[in-house]
Amino acid sequence: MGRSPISDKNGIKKGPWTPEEDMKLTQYIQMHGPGNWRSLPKNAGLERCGKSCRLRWTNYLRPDIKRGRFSFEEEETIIQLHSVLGNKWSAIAAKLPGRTDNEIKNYWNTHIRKRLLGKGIDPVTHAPHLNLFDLSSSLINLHDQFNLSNLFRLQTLVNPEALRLAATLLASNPEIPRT
DNA sequence: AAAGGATCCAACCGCAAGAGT
DNA sequence: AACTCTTGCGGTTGGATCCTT
Repeated sequence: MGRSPISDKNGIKKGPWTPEEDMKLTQYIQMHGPGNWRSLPKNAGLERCGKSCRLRWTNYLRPDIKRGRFSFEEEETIIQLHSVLGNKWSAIAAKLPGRTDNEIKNYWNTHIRKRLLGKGIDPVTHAPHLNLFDLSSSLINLHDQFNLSNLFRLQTLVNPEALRLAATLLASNPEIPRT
């Protein structure tokens, strides 16, 4: 999985880490601590950039990392925190011991996001996602006097965000003239 | 069994913020 | 104040694996 090994013109290796590289990095950090990432690869005998070493350590090699599937509780925590913090993955990761921001971000994009969409919840705003039918029902309920010709005119708007905005405006401003 | 589309996730990239000079 | 260097973050990519037809 991942990318095929590449070396750039400076001899810096890219792509998947080998077990030997993992071992070198782990042993070096165990002896000296993470310290200066820029000088670490050279000192540890790795042909990697410091950025790559830091990423590998923080997302994969750190001993406190909890691997494996997310529990239901963790998933609920992520959803709750995301509703407050948005895409602040590092802040969310800080509340989930043993989980990395990258892991949470991946899990969000591949599992949770789809689950929320399936439930009709907007994964960005965490608000129920209204479709055209829901919108028409809502508008009719909110405004008894709203007539069908106006409703059909609104439905020609394709952008669901625009439709939701319209519904919000109508709900909060009963004085808006409806011709 | 084979093809190809979908899914998953490790790793990369670009940018911004903070530290040091 | 201005510049450079380093680190950290969020978004995106690439390719292995899984799934469906």
